[in-house]
Amino acid sequence: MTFSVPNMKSCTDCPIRYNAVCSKCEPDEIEILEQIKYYRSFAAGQTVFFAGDLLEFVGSIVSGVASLTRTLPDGRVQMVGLLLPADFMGRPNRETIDTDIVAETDLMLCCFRRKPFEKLIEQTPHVGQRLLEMTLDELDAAREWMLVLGRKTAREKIASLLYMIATRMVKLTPGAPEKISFILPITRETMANYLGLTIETVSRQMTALKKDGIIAFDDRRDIKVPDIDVLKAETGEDVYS
Amino acid sequence: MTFSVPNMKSCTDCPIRYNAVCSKCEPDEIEILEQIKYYRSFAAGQTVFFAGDLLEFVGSIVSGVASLTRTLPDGRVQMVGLLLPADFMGRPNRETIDTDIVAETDLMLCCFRRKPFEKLIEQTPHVGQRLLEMTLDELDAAREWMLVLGRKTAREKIASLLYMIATRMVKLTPGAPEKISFILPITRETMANYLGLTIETVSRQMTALKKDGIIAFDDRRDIKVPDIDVLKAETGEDVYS
DNA sequence: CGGTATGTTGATATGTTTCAAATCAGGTGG
DNA sequence: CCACCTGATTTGAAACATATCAACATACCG
Repeated sequence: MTFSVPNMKSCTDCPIRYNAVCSKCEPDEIEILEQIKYYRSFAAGQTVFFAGDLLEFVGSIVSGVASLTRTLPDGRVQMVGLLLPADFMGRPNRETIDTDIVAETDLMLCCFRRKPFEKLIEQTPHVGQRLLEMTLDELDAAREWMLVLGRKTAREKIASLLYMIATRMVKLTPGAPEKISFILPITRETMANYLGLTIETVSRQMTALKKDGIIAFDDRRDIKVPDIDVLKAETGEDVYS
Repeated sequence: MTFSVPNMKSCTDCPIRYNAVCSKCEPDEIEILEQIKYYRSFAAGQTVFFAGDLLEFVGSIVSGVASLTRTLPDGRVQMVGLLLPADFMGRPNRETIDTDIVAETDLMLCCFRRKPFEKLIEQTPHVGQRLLEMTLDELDAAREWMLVLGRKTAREKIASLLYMIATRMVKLTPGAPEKISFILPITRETMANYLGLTIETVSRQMTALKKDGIIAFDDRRDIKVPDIDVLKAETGEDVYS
Protein backbone atom coordinates (compact mmCIF):
# COMPACT_ATOMS: atom_id res chain seq x y z
CA MET A 1 0.00 0.00 0.00
CA THR A 2 1.68 3.20 -1.09
CA PHE A 3 0.69 6.71 -0.26
CA SER A 4 1.82 10.04 -1.53
CA VAL A 5 1.06 13.29 0.15
CA PRO A 6 -1.18 15.16 -2.24
CA ASN A 7 0.71 17.64 -4.28
CA MET A 8 -0.52 20.74 -2.55
CA LYS A 9 1.74 23.69 -2.32
CA SER A 10 -1.13 25.58 -0.77
CA CYS A 11 -4.54 24.86 0.68
CA THR A 12 -5.94 26.44 -2.46
CA ASP A 13 -5.50 23.14 -4.28
CA CYS A 14 -7.01 21.04 -1.51
CA PRO A 15 -9.97 18.87 -2.56
CA ILE A 16 -11.87 19.68 0.64
CA ARG A 17 -11.00 23.37 0.77
CA TYR A 18 -14.64 24.46 0.54
CA ASN A 19 -16.28 21.82 2.71
CA ALA A 20 -13.97 21.18 5.63
CA VAL A 21 -13.51 23.03 8.90
CA CYS A 22 -11.50 25.66 6.99
CA SER A 23 -14.18 26.38 4.41
CA LYS A 24 -15.20 29.75 5.82
CA CYS A 25 -11.67 31.00 6.31
CA GLU A 26 -10.38 34.16 4.67
CA PRO A 27 -6.99 34.04 2.94
CA ASP A 28 -5.21 35.41 5.99
CA GLU A 29 -6.79 32.74 8.21
CA ILE A 30 -5.85 30.01 5.76
CA GLU A 31 -2.28 31.18 5.95
CA ILE A 32 -2.24 30.60 9.69
CA LEU A 33 -3.72 27.12 9.26
CA GLU A 34 -1.26 26.35 6.54
CA GLN A 35 1.67 26.96 8.84
CA ILE A 36 0.64 24.36 11.38
CA LYS A 37 -1.06 21.70 9.28
CA TYR A 38 0.59 18.42 8.38
CA TYR A 39 -0.51 15.33 6.49
CA ARG A 40 -0.76 11.78 7.77
CA SER A 41 -1.90 8.67 6.01
CA PHE A 42 -3.25 5.38 7.30
CA ALA A 43 -3.78 2.12 5.46
CA ALA A 44 -7.18 0.44 5.42
CA GLY A 45 -7.68 -1.42 8.68
CA GLN A 46 -5.24 0.66 10.71
CA THR A 47 -6.41 2.23 13.93
CA VAL A 48 -5.92 5.99 14.14
CA PHE A 49 -6.86 6.25 17.82
CA PHE A 50 -7.79 3.73 20.46
CA ALA A 51 -10.49 4.68 22.96
CA GLY A 52 -8.73 6.18 25.96
CA ASP A 53 -5.75 7.47 23.96
CA LEU A 54 -4.45 10.95 24.48
CA LEU A 55 -5.93 13.09 21.74
CA GLU A 56 -2.68 14.44 20.33
CA PHE A 57 -4.08 15.83 17.12
CA VAL A 58 -7.32 16.72 15.40
CA GLY A 59 -7.92 17.14 11.71
CA SER A 60 -9.92 16.68 8.54
CA ILE A 61 -10.46 13.66 6.35
CA VAL A 62 -8.91 14.57 2.98
CA SER A 63 -9.76 11.25 1.37
CA GLY A 64 -11.04 7.86 2.48
CA VAL A 65 -13.46 6.69 5.16
CA ALA A 66 -12.98 6.30 8.91
CA SER A 67 -15.30 4.84 11.54
CA LEU A 68 -15.86 5.67 15.19
CA THR A 69 -16.78 2.67 17.31
CA ARG A 70 -17.46 1.87 20.94
CA THR A 71 -16.89 -1.59 22.37
CA LEU A 72 -18.40 -3.23 25.45
CA PRO A 73 -16.16 -5.33 27.73
CA ASP A 74 -17.61 -8.57 26.35
CA GLY A 75 -16.79 -7.59 22.78
CA ARG A 76 -20.05 -6.20 21.45
CA VAL A 77 -19.28 -3.37 19.03
CA GLN A 78 -21.38 -0.42 17.93
CA MET A 79 -20.32 2.04 15.30
CA VAL A 80 -21.26 5.55 16.41
CA GLY A 81 -19.95 7.64 13.55
CA LEU A 82 -18.73 7.43 9.99
CA LEU A 83 -16.28 10.07 8.77
CA LEU A 84 -16.17 10.92 5.09
CA PRO A 85 -13.98 13.39 3.20
CA ALA A 86 -14.20 16.90 4.70
CA ASP A 87 -15.47 15.54 8.02
CA PHE A 88 -13.63 16.57 11.15
CA MET A 89 -11.92 14.11 13.48
CA GLY A 90 -11.35 14.70 17.18
CA ARG A 91 -12.60 17.41 19.47
CA PRO A 92 -11.00 20.47 20.95
CA ASN A 93 -10.84 20.84 24.74
CA ARG A 94 -10.78 17.13 25.44
CA GLU A 95 -7.66 15.35 26.66
CA THR A 96 -8.58 11.82 25.63
CA ILE A 97 -10.82 10.21 23.06
CA ASP A 98 -13.63 7.85 23.99
CA THR A 99 -14.11 5.89 20.76
CA ASP A 100 -11.84 3.83 18.55
CA ILE A 101 -11.18 5.49 15.21
CA VAL A 102 -10.37 3.05 12.43
CA ALA A 103 -9.44 3.60 8.79
CA GLU A 104 -12.08 1.68 6.83
CA THR A 105 -10.29 2.48 3.60
CA ASP A 106 -6.90 4.03 2.91
CA LEU A 107 -7.02 7.39 4.58
CA MET A 108 -5.40 10.77 4.16
CA LEU A 109 -5.70 13.27 7.00
CA CYS A 110 -4.92 16.96 7.27
CA CYS A 111 -3.84 17.25 10.91
CA PHE A 112 -3.29 19.93 13.50
CA ARG A 113 -1.76 19.34 16.90
CA ARG A 114 -4.63 19.76 19.32
CA LYS A 115 -3.24 22.49 21.58
CA PRO A 116 -2.29 24.93 18.81
CA PHE A 117 -5.63 24.21 17.15
CA GLU A 118 -7.49 25.14 20.32
CA LYS A 119 -5.75 28.50 20.41
CA LEU A 120 -6.49 28.94 16.76
CA ILE A 121 -10.22 28.54 17.35
CA GLU A 122 -10.13 31.54 19.63
CA GLN A 123 -8.12 33.61 17.19
CA THR A 124 -9.81 32.79 13.89
CA PRO A 125 -13.56 32.95 14.42
CA HIS A 126 -14.43 31.33 11.11
CA VAL A 127 -12.89 28.03 12.15
CA GLY A 128 -15.02 27.87 15.29
CA GLN A 129 -18.15 28.88 13.41
CA ARG A 130 -17.67 26.23 10.78
CA LEU A 131 -16.85 23.61 13.38
CA LEU A 132 -20.08 24.49 15.19
CA GLU A 133 -22.06 24.04 11.97
CA MET A 134 -20.42 20.70 11.29
CA THR A 135 -20.95 19.49 14.83
CA LEU A 136 -24.63 20.43 14.72
CA ASP A 137 -24.97 18.49 11.47
CA GLU A 138 -23.30 15.48 13.04
CA LEU A 139 -25.63 15.70 16.00
CA ASP A 140 -28.62 15.68 13.65
CA ALA A 141 -27.19 12.64 11.90
CA ALA A 142 -26.59 10.88 15.23
CA ARG A 143 -30.21 11.49 16.24
CA GLU A 144 -31.48 10.20 12.94
CA TRP A 145 -29.46 7.08 13.58
CA MET A 146 -30.86 6.73 17.09
CA LEU A 147 -34.30 6.39 15.50
CA VAL A 148 -32.95 3.71 13.19
CA LEU A 149 -31.27 1.79 16.03
CA GLY A 150 -34.11 2.10 18.49
CA ARG A 151 -37.24 1.58 16.42
CA LYS A 152 -36.61 0.12 12.99
CA THR A 153 -36.74 -3.52 11.90
CA ALA A 154 -33.70 -5.25 10.41
CA ARG A 155 -35.07 -4.81 6.91
CA GLU A 156 -35.76 -1.13 7.50
CA LYS A 157 -32.29 -0.66 8.96
CA ILE A 158 -30.61 -2.12 5.89
CA ALA A 159 -32.83 -0.10 3.58
CA SER A 160 -32.04 3.05 5.57
CA LEU A 161 -28.31 2.51 5.27
CA LEU A 162 -28.46 1.72 1.56
CA TYR A 163 -30.72 4.71 0.97
CA MET A 164 -28.30 7.00 2.78
CA ILE A 165 -25.36 5.77 0.74
CA ALA A 166 -27.33 5.87 -2.49
CA THR A 167 -28.51 9.45 -2.03
CA ARG A 168 -25.02 10.51 -1.07
CA MET A 169 -23.75 9.01 -4.31
CA VAL A 170 -26.40 10.80 -6.32
CA LYS A 171 -25.28 14.06 -4.78
CA LEU A 172 -21.68 13.41 -5.81
CA THR A 173 -22.58 12.20 -9.31
CA PRO A 174 -25.10 14.53 -10.93
CA GLY A 175 -26.98 12.84 -13.73
CA ALA A 176 -29.71 10.24 -13.96
CA PRO A 177 -31.82 10.39 -10.79
CA GLU A 178 -33.14 6.86 -11.31
CA LYS A 179 -31.16 3.64 -11.86
CA ILE A 180 -28.50 4.30 -9.26
CA SER A 181 -25.45 2.10 -8.88
CA PHE A 182 -22.69 2.27 -6.32
CA ILE A 183 -19.91 0.31 -4.67
CA LEU A 184 -20.58 -0.45 -1.01
CA PRO A 185 -17.61 1.06 0.78
CA ILE A 186 -17.99 -1.22 3.81
CA THR A 187 -18.08 -4.93 4.67
CA ARG A 188 -21.10 -6.83 5.98
CA GLU A 189 -19.52 -6.76 9.40
CA THR A 190 -19.18 -2.98 9.30
CA MET A 191 -22.81 -2.72 8.18
CA ALA A 192 -23.80 -4.93 11.12
CA ASN A 193 -21.86 -2.80 13.59
CA TYR A 194 -23.42 0.31 12.14
CA LEU A 195 -26.94 -1.05 12.42
CA GLY A 196 -26.81 -3.00 15.67
CA LEU A 197 -27.33 -6.33 13.89
CA THR A 198 -25.38 -9.54 13.31
CA ILE A 199 -23.65 -10.22 10.01
CA GLU A 200 -26.03 -13.12 9.39
CA THR A 201 -29.05 -10.87 9.67
CA VAL A 202 -27.44 -8.31 7.38
CA SER A 203 -26.76 -11.00 4.82
CA ARG A 204 -30.30 -12.39 5.02
CA GLN A 205 -31.91 -8.99 4.63
CA MET A 206 -29.68 -8.08 1.71
CA THR A 207 -30.77 -11.32 0.05
CA ALA A 208 -34.41 -10.58 0.85
CA LEU A 209 -34.24 -7.07 -0.60
CA LYS A 210 -32.61 -8.53 -3.70
CA LYS A 211 -35.27 -11.22 -4.01
CA ASP A 212 -37.97 -8.56 -3.77
CA GLY A 213 -36.33 -6.51 -6.50
CA ILE A 214 -35.62 -3.53 -4.26
CA ILE A 215 -31.92 -3.79 -5.03
CA ALA A 216 -29.81 -5.89 -7.41
CA PHE A 217 -26.27 -7.25 -7.18
CA ASP A 218 -24.10 -10.11 -8.41
CA ASP A 219 -20.85 -8.94 -6.91
CA ARG A 220 -21.42 -8.50 -3.19
CA ARG A 221 -20.28 -4.91 -3.24
CA ASP A 222 -21.67 -3.53 -6.48
CA ILE A 223 -25.23 -2.51 -5.66
CA LYS A 224 -27.85 -1.32 -8.13
CA VAL A 225 -31.01 0.49 -7.12
CA PRO A 226 -33.64 0.34 -9.89
CA ASP A 227 -35.95 2.86 -8.19
CA ILE A 228 -34.74 4.99 -5.32
CA ASP A 229 -38.30 5.77 -4.16
CA VAL A 230 -39.08 2.08 -3.82
CA LEU A 231 -35.99 1.73 -1.65
CA LYS A 232 -37.05 4.68 0.44
CA ALA A 233 -40.45 3.13 0.98
CA GLU A 234 -38.66 0.23 2.67
CA THR A 235 -36.99 2.51 5.22
CA GLY A 236 -40.18 3.02 7.21
CA GLU A 237 -40.03 6.77 6.62
CA ASP A 238 -42.38 8.87 4.57
CA VAL A 239 -41.63 8.70 0.86
CA TYR A 240 -42.42 12.36 0.33
CA SER A 241 -39.61 14.89 0.44
CA MET B 1 -50.78 25.27 36.69
CA THR B 2 -49.37 28.68 37.47
CA PHE B 3 -46.06 30.10 36.42
CA SER B 4 -44.23 33.18 37.39
CA VAL B 5 -41.32 34.56 35.48
CA PRO B 6 -38.37 34.26 37.82
CA ASN B 7 -37.61 37.45 39.58
CA MET B 8 -34.53 38.37 37.64
CA LYS B 9 -33.76 41.94 37.04
CA SER B 10 -30.51 40.87 35.51
CA CYS B 11 -28.91 37.68 34.27
CA THR B 12 -26.69 37.89 37.33
CA ASP B 13 -29.43 36.25 39.38
CA CYS B 14 -30.14 33.53 36.83
CA PRO B 15 -29.84 29.98 38.15
CA ILE B 16 -28.12 28.80 34.97
CA ARG B 17 -25.86 31.81 34.54
CA TYR B 18 -22.68 29.75 34.79
CA ASN B 19 -23.72 26.66 32.91
CA ALA B 20 -25.80 27.77 29.96
CA VAL B 21 -24.81 29.07 26.56
CA CYS B 22 -24.05 32.42 28.19
CA SER B 23 -21.65 31.03 30.79
CA LYS B 24 -18.47 32.32 29.18
CA CYS B 25 -19.83 35.78 28.46
CA GLU B 26 -18.18 38.91 29.81
CA PRO B 27 -20.41 41.55 31.42
CA ASP B 28 -20.60 43.57 28.20
CA GLU B 29 -21.70 40.49 26.26
CA ILE B 30 -24.29 39.64 28.88
CA GLU B 31 -25.72 43.09 28.47
CA ILE B 32 -26.31 42.45 24.79
CA LEU B 33 -27.99 39.14 25.52
CA GLU B 34 -30.08 40.74 28.20
CA GLN B 35 -31.59 43.18 25.76
CA ILE B 36 -33.00 40.53 23.46
CA LYS B 37 -33.85 37.68 25.82
CA TYR B 38 -37.40 36.92 26.91
CA TYR B 39 -38.98 34.23 29.07
CA ARG B 40 -41.57 31.67 28.06
CA SER B 41 -43.15 28.92 30.10
CA PHE B 42 -44.83 25.69 29.11
CA ALA B 43 -46.92 23.33 31.23
CA ALA B 44 -45.99 19.67 31.50
CA GLY B 45 -47.22 17.85 28.41
CA GLN B 46 -47.28 20.89 26.14
CA THR B 47 -45.44 20.77 22.84
CA VAL B 48 -42.89 23.53 22.34
CA PHE B 49 -42.22 22.71 18.69
CA PHE B 50 -43.63 20.17 16.27
CA ALA B 51 -41.24 18.54 13.81
CA GLY B 52 -41.32 20.65 10.66
CA ASP B 53 -42.21 23.88 12.44
CA LEU B 54 -40.42 27.07 11.62
CA LEU B 55 -37.74 27.51 14.24
CA GLU B 56 -38.73 30.96 15.42
CA PHE B 57 -36.68 31.01 18.58
CA VAL B 58 -33.84 29.26 20.32
CA GLY B 59 -32.99 29.35 23.99
CA SER B 60 -31.94 27.77 27.26
CA ILE B 61 -33.84 25.56 29.68
CA VAL B 62 -34.01 27.60 32.91
CA SER B 63 -35.95 24.93 34.80
CA GLY B 64 -37.74 21.70 34.00
CA VAL B 65 -37.15 18.90 31.51
CA ALA B 66 -37.91 18.73 27.79
CA SER B 67 -37.61 15.84 25.35
CA LEU B 68 -36.75 15.66 21.67
CA THR B 69 -38.53 12.88 19.81
CA ARG B 70 -38.80 11.58 16.26
CA THR B 71 -41.85 9.70 15.05
CA LEU B 72 -42.23 7.28 12.14
CA PRO B 73 -45.35 7.47 9.95
CA ASP B 74 -46.84 4.38 11.60
CA GLY B 75 -46.51 5.88 15.06
CA ARG B 76 -43.29 4.39 16.40
CA VAL B 77 -41.56 6.96 18.59
CA GLN B 78 -37.92 7.33 19.55
CA MET B 79 -36.64 9.92 21.97
CA VAL B 80 -33.39 11.36 20.64
CA GLY B 81 -32.55 13.92 23.30
CA LEU B 82 -33.37 14.99 26.82
CA LEU B 83 -32.89 18.64 27.74
CA LEU B 84 -32.20 19.55 31.37
CA PRO B 85 -31.65 22.95 32.97
CA ALA B 86 -28.88 24.92 31.23
CA ASP B 87 -29.22 22.84 28.05
CA PHE B 88 -29.72 24.66 24.78
CA MET B 89 -32.78 24.21 22.59
CA GLY B 90 -32.84 24.75 18.84
CA ARG B 91 -30.05 25.37 16.42
CA PRO B 92 -28.81 28.45 14.64
CA ASN B 93 -28.75 28.55 10.83
CA ARG B 94 -31.65 26.16 10.40
CA GLU B 95 -35.07 27.29 9.22
CA THR B 96 -37.13 24.38 10.54
CA ILE B 97 -36.81 21.85 13.31
CA ASP B 98 -36.82 18.11 12.66
CA THR B 99 -37.91 16.74 16.04
CA ASP B 100 -40.86 17.29 18.32
CA ILE B 101 -39.91 19.12 21.50
CA VAL B 102 -42.21 18.37 24.43
CA ALA B 103 -42.25 19.71 27.98
CA GLU B 104 -41.93 16.61 30.17
CA THR B 105 -42.37 18.74 33.27
CA ASP B 106 -43.34 22.36 33.73
CA LEU B 107 -40.79 24.31 31.80
CA MET B 108 -39.22 27.75 31.90
CA LEU B 109 -37.23 28.91 28.90
CA CYS B 110 -34.93 31.85 28.32
CA CYS B 111 -35.53 32.59 24.64
CA PHE B 112 -33.93 34.53 21.82
CA ARG B 113 -35.49 35.05 18.43
CA ARG B 114 -33.40 32.97 16.11
CA LYS B 115 -32.30 35.60 13.60
CA PRO B 116 -30.95 38.10 16.13
CA PHE B 117 -29.27 35.23 17.96
CA GLU B 118 -27.46 34.16 14.80
CA LYS B 119 -26.04 37.66 14.38
CA LEU B 120 -25.10 37.63 18.02
CA ILE B 121 -23.02 34.49 17.60
CA GLU B 122 -20.87 36.31 15.11
CA GLN B 123 -20.50 39.35 17.32
CA THR B 124 -19.92 37.77 20.71
CA PRO B 125 -17.38 34.97 20.31
CA HIS B 126 -17.95 33.52 23.76
CA VAL B 127 -21.50 32.50 22.90
CA GLY B 128 -20.36 30.55 19.88
CA GLN B 129 -17.50 28.95 21.76
CA ARG B 130 -19.73 27.81 24.58
CA LEU B 131 -22.36 26.55 22.15
CA LEU B 132 -19.67 24.51 20.40
CA GLU B 133 -18.63 22.94 23.71
CA MET B 134 -22.21 22.12 24.58
CA THR B 135 -22.92 20.67 21.15
CA LEU B 136 -19.82 18.47 21.32
CA ASP B 137 -20.96 17.22 24.73
CA GLU B 138 -24.40 16.44 23.34
CA LEU B 139 -22.82 14.58 20.45
CA ASP B 140 -20.82 12.47 22.90
CA ALA B 141 -24.01 11.72 24.82
CA ALA B 142 -25.84 10.80 21.63
CA ARG B 143 -23.08 8.36 20.69
CA GLU B 144 -23.14 6.80 24.11
CA TRP B 145 -26.84 6.28 23.61
CA MET B 146 -26.31 4.75 20.19
CA LEU B 147 -24.30 2.02 21.91
CA VAL B 148 -27.16 1.49 24.36
CA LEU B 149 -29.78 1.35 21.60
CA GLY B 150 -27.79 -0.82 19.22
CA ARG B 151 -26.12 -3.37 21.41
CA LYS B 152 -27.52 -3.60 24.91
CA THR B 153 -30.18 -5.97 26.25
CA ALA B 154 -33.40 -4.66 27.75
CA ARG B 155 -32.06 -5.19 31.27
CA GLU B 156 -28.82 -3.37 30.45
CA LYS B 157 -30.77 -0.54 28.85
CA ILE B 158 -32.86 0.02 31.96
CA ALA B 159 -29.80 -0.23 34.20
CA SER B 160 -27.97 2.27 31.99
CA LEU B 161 -30.81 4.78 32.20
CA LEU B 162 -31.18 4.40 35.97
CA TYR B 163 -27.42 4.65 36.41
CA MET B 164 -27.30 7.84 34.39
CA ILE B 165 -30.08 9.43 36.41
CA ALA B 166 -28.61 8.21 39.69
CA THR B 167 -25.14 9.59 39.01
CA ARG B 168 -26.61 12.86 37.89
CA MET B 169 -28.48 13.08 41.17
CA VAL B 170 -25.32 12.34 43.14
CA LYS B 171 -23.63 15.19 41.35
CA LEU B 172 -26.41 17.56 42.34
CA THR B 173 -26.62 16.33 45.94
CA PRO B 174 -23.17 16.06 47.44
CA GLY B 175 -23.10 13.69 50.43
CA ALA B 176 -23.34 9.96 50.88
CA PRO B 177 -21.99 8.24 47.75
CA GLU B 178 -23.78 4.98 48.57
CA LYS B 179 -27.49 4.46 49.28
CA ILE B 180 -28.82 6.74 46.60
CA SER B 181 -32.48 7.61 46.27
CA PHE B 182 -34.24 9.66 43.63
CA ILE B 183 -37.57 10.39 42.03
CA LEU B 184 -37.84 9.17 38.45
CA PRO B 185 -38.66 12.29 36.47
CA ILE B 186 -40.26 10.34 33.63
CA THR B 187 -43.05 7.83 33.03
CA ARG B 188 -42.61 4.22 31.95
CA GLU B 189 -43.68 5.25 28.47
CA THR B 190 -41.01 7.96 28.30
CA MET B 191 -38.44 5.43 29.49
CA ALA B 192 -39.59 3.06 26.75
CA ASN B 193 -39.29 5.74 24.09
CA TYR B 194 -35.86 6.65 25.35
CA LEU B 195 -34.61 3.07 25.26
CA GLY B 196 -36.30 1.71 22.16
CA LEU B 197 -38.46 -0.70 24.17
CA THR B 198 -42.15 -1.26 24.89
CA ILE B 199 -43.64 -0.18 28.21
CA GLU B 200 -44.31 -3.82 29.06
CA THR B 201 -40.64 -4.69 28.72
CA VAL B 202 -39.68 -1.65 30.78
CA SER B 203 -42.09 -2.73 33.50
CA ARG B 204 -40.86 -6.32 33.49
CA GLN B 205 -37.21 -5.33 33.70
CA MET B 206 -37.89 -2.85 36.49
CA THR B 207 -39.57 -5.68 38.41
CA ALA B 208 -36.68 -8.02 37.65
CA LEU B 209 -34.07 -5.53 38.87
CA LYS B 210 -36.13 -5.03 42.01
CA LYS B 211 -36.45 -8.76 42.58
CA ASP B 212 -32.69 -9.12 42.24
CA GLY B 213 -32.10 -6.37 44.78
CA ILE B 214 -30.37 -4.06 42.32
CA ILE B 215 -32.94 -1.35 42.98
CA ALA B 216 -35.80 -0.94 45.44
CA PHE B 217 -39.14 0.87 45.21
CA ASP B 218 -42.67 0.77 46.58
CA ASP B 219 -43.92 3.89 44.92
CA ARG B 220 -43.35 3.46 41.18
CA ARG B 221 -41.38 6.67 40.96
CA ASP B 222 -39.31 6.70 44.15
CA ILE B 223 -36.25 4.59 43.35
CA LYS B 224 -33.58 3.54 45.83
CA VAL B 225 -30.18 2.24 44.78
CA PRO B 226 -28.50 0.31 47.63
CA ASP B 227 -25.15 0.08 45.83
CA ILE B 228 -24.41 2.16 42.77
CA ASP B 229 -21.54 -0.12 41.68
CA VAL B 230 -23.86 -3.11 41.62
CA LEU B 231 -26.21 -1.11 39.39
CA LYS B 232 -23.33 -0.14 37.12
CA ALA B 233 -22.34 -3.79 36.79
CA GLU B 234 -25.77 -4.39 35.26
CA THR B 235 -25.21 -1.82 32.50
CA GLY B 236 -22.82 -4.07 30.60
CA GLU B 237 -20.02 -1.50 30.91
CA ASP B 238 -16.84 -1.80 32.89
CA VAL B 239 -17.34 -1.07 36.58
CA TYR B 240 -14.03 0.74 36.87
CA SER B 241 -13.89 4.49 36.47
C1' DC C 1 -3.15 -23.41 -5.82
C1' DG C 2 -3.97 -23.76 -1.13
C1' DG C 3 -5.30 -20.81 2.81
C1' DT C 4 -7.74 -17.24 4.95
C1' DA C 5 -11.18 -13.52 4.91
C1' DT C 6 -15.72 -12.73 3.92
C1' DG C 7 -20.23 -13.91 2.93
C1' DT C 8 -24.36 -17.06 2.59
C1' DT C 9 -27.71 -20.38 4.15
C1' DG C 10 -30.10 -23.54 7.45
C1' DA C 11 -31.95 -25.11 12.01
C1' DT C 12 -32.78 -23.88 16.49
C1' DA C 13 -32.81 -20.96 20.66
C1' DT C 14 -33.87 -16.80 22.86
C1' DG C 15 -35.47 -12.19 24.01
C1' DT C 16 -38.73 -8.90 23.09
C1' DT C 17 -43.10 -7.68 21.32
C1' DT C 18 -47.91 -8.19 20.95
C1' DC C 19 -52.35 -8.87 22.66
C1' DA C 20 -55.22 -9.31 26.58
C1' DA C 21 -56.57 -8.80 31.21
C1' DA C 22 -55.93 -7.54 35.92
C1' DT C 23 -54.27 -4.21 39.33
C1' DC C 24 -53.12 0.14 41.18
C1' DA C 25 -53.02 5.34 42.07
C1' DG C 26 -54.99 9.66 41.89
C1' DG C 27 -58.72 12.76 41.17
C1' DT C 28 -63.86 13.89 41.21
C1' DG C 29 -68.25 14.37 42.73
C1' DG C 30 -71.81 12.80 45.59
C1' DC D 1 -65.25 9.78 53.38
C1' DC D 2 -66.25 6.69 49.91
C1' DA D 3 -67.54 4.89 45.15
C1' DC D 4 -66.33 5.57 40.85
C1' DC D 5 -63.67 6.76 36.84
C1' DT D 6 -59.50 7.24 34.23
C1' DG D 7 -54.88 6.67 32.99
C1' DA D 8 -50.67 4.33 34.27
C1' DT D 9 -48.58 0.13 35.42
C1' DT D 10 -48.10 -4.74 36.05
C1' DT D 11 -48.63 -9.51 34.76
C1' DG D 12 -49.52 -13.54 31.70
C1' DA D 13 -49.55 -16.30 27.32
C1' DA D 14 -48.50 -16.64 22.69
C1' DA D 15 -46.35 -14.90 18.41
C1' DC D 16 -42.52 -13.13 16.17
C1' DA D 17 -38.03 -11.30 14.90
C1' DT D 18 -33.41 -11.66 15.50
C1' DA D 19 -29.45 -14.05 17.51
C1' DT D 20 -26.82 -18.10 17.89
C1' DC D 21 -24.57 -22.13 16.33
C1' DA D 22 -22.98 -24.70 12.53
C1' DA D 23 -21.94 -25.81 7.85
C1' DC D 24 -20.88 -24.42 3.47
C1' DA D 25 -19.64 -21.25 -0.54
C1' DT D 26 -17.09 -17.70 -2.48
C1' DA D 27 -13.64 -14.27 -3.21
C1' DC D 28 -9.13 -12.68 -2.28
C1' DC D 29 -3.99 -13.00 -2.13
C1' DG D 30 0.45 -14.41 -1.81
